[in-house]
Amino acid sequence: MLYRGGMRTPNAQQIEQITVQLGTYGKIEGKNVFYWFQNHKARERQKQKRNSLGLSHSPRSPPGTTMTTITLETRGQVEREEDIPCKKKCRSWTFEGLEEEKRFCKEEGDKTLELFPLHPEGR
Amino acid sequence: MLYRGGMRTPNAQQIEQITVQLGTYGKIEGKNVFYWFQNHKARERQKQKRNSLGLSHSPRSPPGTTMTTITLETRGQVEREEDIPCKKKCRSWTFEGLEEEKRFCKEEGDKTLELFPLHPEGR
DNA sequence: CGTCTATGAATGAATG
DNA sequence: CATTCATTCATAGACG
Repeated sequence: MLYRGGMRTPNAQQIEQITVQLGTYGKIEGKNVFYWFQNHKARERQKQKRNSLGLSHSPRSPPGTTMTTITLETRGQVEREEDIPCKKKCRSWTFEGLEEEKRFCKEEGDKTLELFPLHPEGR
Repeated sequence: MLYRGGMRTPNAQQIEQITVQLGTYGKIEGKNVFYWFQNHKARERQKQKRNSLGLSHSPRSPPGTTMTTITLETRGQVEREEDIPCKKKCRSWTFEGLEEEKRFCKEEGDKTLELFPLHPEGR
């Protein structure tokens, strides 16, 4: 209900509240509520994405395309590296150059991370 | 192991070192190690926070509470009624036998990462 | 029974 | 460091 009402990422407070409410029906923990929301948002997006991507061209069986082998679509382990529209790509991350890459370093010692070039791909 | 030993935020140097070590088992980059530590520390904290929020006051439903609206079915599994653009195949379910809630998660033999199992109840 | 789907859980990655 | 997103894994239950 709350989800439908627009709640997508409840904060700790809200989660706790919800958890208590649900608690009247059985054992439940905050993490469950947390996961529930996480998963729902994710899957909503996922489904939407998947659906949209299929509206580009022929719905099924690409013309002449060797749609080969990969028929097991269902969440089954097989990953093909090509054609994935927006695959994550790494940063520049080289820890190798840490001898001098530190020039961005702020006063705080342990930043090891955010001192690397920003870059591509926003979700 | 190192984490358990107290290491929480390794510096670039340490990360590099660890990375090399792990490298003998497969491809791995410094950022992976970095993220690993970040995430672990974060989740440890997160969990604690979420779980804590409920320990302050009446953990159970106060007497005569308006347990309001939320209509879930069988206790245990959190399930909301028809909603979200998903749920296309909603079957008609009748209340069948209930079952004691009992979830099981398999234990990864050589993970060394299960240090902060989110699971509270004994498995 | 084997398969498929919905879902909870877990964790890697990335950004603010 | 906190938050959020994406992906993956495991499993229960519906179905043929």
